[in-house]
Amino acid sequence: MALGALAQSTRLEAFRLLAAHEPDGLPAGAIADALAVPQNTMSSHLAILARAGLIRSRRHSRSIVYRADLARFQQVALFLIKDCCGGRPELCTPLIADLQPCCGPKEPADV
Amino acid sequence: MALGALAQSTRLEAFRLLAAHEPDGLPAGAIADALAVPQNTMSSHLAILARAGLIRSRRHSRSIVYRADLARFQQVALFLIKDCCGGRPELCTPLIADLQPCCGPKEPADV
DNA sequence: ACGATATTTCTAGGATGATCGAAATATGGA
DNA sequence: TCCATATTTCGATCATCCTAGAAATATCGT
Repeated sequence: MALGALAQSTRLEAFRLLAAHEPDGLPAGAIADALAVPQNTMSSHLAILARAGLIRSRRHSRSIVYRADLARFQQVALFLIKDCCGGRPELCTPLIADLQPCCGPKEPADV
Repeated sequence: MALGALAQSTRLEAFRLLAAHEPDGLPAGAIADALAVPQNTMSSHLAILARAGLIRSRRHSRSIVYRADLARFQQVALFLIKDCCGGRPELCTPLIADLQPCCGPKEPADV
């Protein structure tokens, strides 16, 4: 399950890091370095995230550069929300309202 | 972690069931029955969901009625989305767009 | 007080997961 | 070809999780 892939602190942080580094991506070693985790340990986590479809890898000479698949992430988040709100718009509406200040297309609405 | 509580099929289904039965809730036995899981097994899962703050329980004579805490769920979903989209509105905007048809405050917008 | 119902807690076995040292694989430069 | 770099795969250990049988707790009706 894709949710399970994100339900682990090291992996969630790795995904966050990759999301923040879109669209350039980050090589495996840099990720392990940034999170202070051994490379082989991080490699396992990256493999799990990749198997869940949340990240992709492409070789770039000696390094393997990972990138977050944001479309897939949106899909997972949507599944979670829609699945749990099933048929009850009034339960999800405040969620959208809270999302607007962060990601709204128009007004920044800070403070 | 609250995400971990939902990253398990039986628990996710239990939460879905409770969300669908808002605001009445459902007694523990009915949940176990609906998902074809032994009562003690379900009890463990419910305890985990409760510890994560995603559900609440109240005794109702002989039964213990569980209810989904939708505010908490919204909080978790928001955390996940905001955390991963950190500072990148353009990544979350399509998420809102996809959410509108399901939970939009105004137009039903079906088909 | 007693028995029946509803649920939890205790306990344990089996499965899965996280971590990491060591070895293996792939790439590029001399 | 040989060595250095970057990453993965293998193997093992330790912890955690899922599951469910059995016993314990709480509530109600009589």
